[in-house]
Amino acid sequence: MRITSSIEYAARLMLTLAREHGKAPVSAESLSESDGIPSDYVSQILVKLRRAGIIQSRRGSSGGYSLSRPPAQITLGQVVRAVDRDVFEDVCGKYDAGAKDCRHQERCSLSPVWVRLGGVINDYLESVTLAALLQEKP
Amino acid sequence: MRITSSIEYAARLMLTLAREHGKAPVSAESLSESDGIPSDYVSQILVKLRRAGIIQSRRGSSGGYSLSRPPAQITLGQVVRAVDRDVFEDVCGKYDAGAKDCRHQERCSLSPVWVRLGGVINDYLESVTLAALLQEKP
DNA sequence: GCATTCTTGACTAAAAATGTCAGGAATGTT
DNA sequence: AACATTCCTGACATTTTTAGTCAAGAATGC
Repeated sequence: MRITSSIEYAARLMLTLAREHGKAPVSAESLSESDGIPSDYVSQILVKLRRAGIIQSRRGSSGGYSLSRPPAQITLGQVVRAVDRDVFEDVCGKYDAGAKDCRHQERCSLSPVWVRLGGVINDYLESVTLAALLQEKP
Repeated sequence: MRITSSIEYAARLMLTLAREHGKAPVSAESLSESDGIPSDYVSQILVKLRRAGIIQSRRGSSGGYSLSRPPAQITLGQVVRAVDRDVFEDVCGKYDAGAKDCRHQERCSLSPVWVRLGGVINDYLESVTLAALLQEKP
């Protein structure tokens, strides 16, 4: 249970884009430099963020990436989920004890606890918006 | 960010031992069968739980493992920490931005958020005791 | 037409999780 | 004392995940 590089990177990228919200799109290359992320890796993360619908892209010269909503309407939860699997998607898949790919058959006796933990984590992540983070770190 | 097998296994083991609290020690072999954990793997997890001080072991015939405290005095947090690294021990090590092994130098701008998330997770895990779990799943 | 920039998917490398194994040390029983 | 039982330790192998790289292609603006 830890914060992976992808999560950290995604959060940094979103924060940078939040600062540029309303201005011109930012290129992947520029984001790579300003946020200290390998340039070939940054694209992959940006793709996930775009597919999650929280950023937009524009190709061609003077193209780049920008938020698709105001910073106040994007939560950390949305960012984390864009690049990471669900928190409560655990050893038993999605705790669907009946699922045929469940590695532990009927032994998932603890599911309710993990689901509740996932809820707690999610509630916190949803309570933090990019706008709030910006206020903290302008 | 997910619940690993070790965590799930550790929780199952502790719950089983909680049920046997006050009775004779339970052997690793027996635990392996009752909790559906590979027998060579179960020992490794038990070692970690013992080193964390939440279970005791006794060697020799009729030896085995038992809780070192009543179920009401053992929390899920103690169990999870015994087998897993700290939740807030993330990409930046322990978010000690000055540390020389920090992979991201001064860019750990988000640390406060992750630390707070770690706090939220920890608070929940500390609020759940083995006794409470037993009541839920006797 | 051309440089710029994103898009996609395949690929490699490193790290972590998961599981296996073997030899040794303590304990209780006979 | 001999023996079976059980834990202890550390090394090893396998699989999965994460992290990062690469290359060919497609859209865009000038």
